[in-house]
Amino acid sequence: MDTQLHLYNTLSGSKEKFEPLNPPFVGLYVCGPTVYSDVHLGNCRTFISFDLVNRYLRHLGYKVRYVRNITDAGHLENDADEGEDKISKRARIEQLEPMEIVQQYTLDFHEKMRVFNTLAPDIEPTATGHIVEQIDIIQKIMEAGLAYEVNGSIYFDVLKYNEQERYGMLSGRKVEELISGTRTLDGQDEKRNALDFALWKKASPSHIMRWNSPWGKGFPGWHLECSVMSTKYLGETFDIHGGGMDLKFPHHECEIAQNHAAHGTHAVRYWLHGNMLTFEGTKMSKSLGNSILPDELFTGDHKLLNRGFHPMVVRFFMMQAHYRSTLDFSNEALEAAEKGYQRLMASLKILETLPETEQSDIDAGAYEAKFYAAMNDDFNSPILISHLFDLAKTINSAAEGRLKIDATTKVALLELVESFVIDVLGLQAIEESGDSDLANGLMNVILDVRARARANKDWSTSDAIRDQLAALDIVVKDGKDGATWEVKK
RNA sequence: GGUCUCGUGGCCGAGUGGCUAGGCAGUGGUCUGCAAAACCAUCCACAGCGGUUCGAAUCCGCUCGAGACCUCCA
Repeated sequence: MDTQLHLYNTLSGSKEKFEPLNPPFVGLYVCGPTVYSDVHLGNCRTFISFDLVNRYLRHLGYKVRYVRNITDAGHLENDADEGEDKISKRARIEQLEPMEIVQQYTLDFHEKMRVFNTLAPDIEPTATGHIVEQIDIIQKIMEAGLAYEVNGSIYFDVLKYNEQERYGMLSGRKVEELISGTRTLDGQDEKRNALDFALWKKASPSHIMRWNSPWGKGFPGWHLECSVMSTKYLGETFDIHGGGMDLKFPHHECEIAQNHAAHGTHAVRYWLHGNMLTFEGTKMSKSLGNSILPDELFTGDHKLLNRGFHPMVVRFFMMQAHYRSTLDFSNEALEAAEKGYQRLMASLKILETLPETEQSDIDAGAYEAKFYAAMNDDFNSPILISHLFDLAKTINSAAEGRLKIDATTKVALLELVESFVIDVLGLQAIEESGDSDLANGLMNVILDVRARARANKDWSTSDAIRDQLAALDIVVKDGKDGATWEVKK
């Protein structure tokens, strides 16, 4: 069996065989959220994508150390000196301590990640918890002669760095082209070059998030924390760094430059980038005003939504697209995903109850090979899911007696489903909502009365029961073994 | 303007030189007192125009269209 994972490395622009630095250990770093407001669905997609990566690496037996940061130090709103820290701006608006904002949205972020059934990172470091380390790396970069101080702020010298190492190696940019494309902004005169980026910014009197440093009171630059925290916990060279496509430039490019300037090495061996969630073809983002919050999606309380969708349906919807492709969001697409998901999960559940026979028409090993082939090809979850639908069809055929399955095959398939659906894709059966013991008991009584009426061919009574329940949004489903019910959404 | 990516059937979305992607919808059927549900089967495609090739949706060129990054962004 081929259990050799290949993944697409942005650095090389091609699929590469994955070989960890120190097997069986794997270091995985993912850029986390800035906790100054609610995470929207687009943000969630990236974390769900890398949850798949994390889960599959673990499934393959790797000992993963998954680090995902919380950006709580705030970023500048723009590149000008007058720029304002997002978190402190929000804090002023809401009349709260900055760390209150951070706490509130961090807790909310954790809750959303839990609802989407993502595994928690092994380490979740915060930028504010690593100010000392950030000051430390700035000093290293200055010692290397690749940063300079102006008025209590420190800037990275991109042109000088570019003489030793190519700045733009990840995103395919050329410094000359970047210079020609740079707009001149007011208040940038501190920098020697427009491409230079801040490692440390002097705090203006009104700036409320501030720390002491050798250069006075200030706060760390936007790209520094990831360089610091990834290498602190995973080593100066580590395996995988992930993040959204929109972080490729300049954020990840700057990370590379900072690490190389400080340590003389390229820290990351495999760069992985997840693609954007779009709405009507356009990137979902807060600034464009087309973002949807997870809660809005669950409840359907949003002008773009016809109704709500369960978090597991949303996760399944995302898993049906490859992580490197954009995924277009729409009511129709979600409804399609919901139906498919319910059908798939229902079939997989039937597997447990299939009667066993002496021989088997089903080859569990063939499914296993296909499942691994799909996931080993750069985490191709859509292909995996298509194979799962094939399996579902096979299970249904067996349930109707058209195919035979023996005990060994059944156990093997149950294990496969457990591994790939539950562990790797992270999908769970949707718990029936609102079906308390009382409701179940009442419905059993009602359906029993209806069954008697039907047995007596008393169609007017049975149909009246059905219609009246329908008026209460309860759908009765007649099956071979009696009727079941569910609450219509 | 620069750099890059992409254009697949009604919708979402894989694939990538010759072999069915898959899901949803549609259509036909099984089941059912009827309906729904469920299950089975099945139609519909590779933006356009050239080129390479025995053969291209897949490679190359051009045209048109869309998007991302270049400013905080997952």
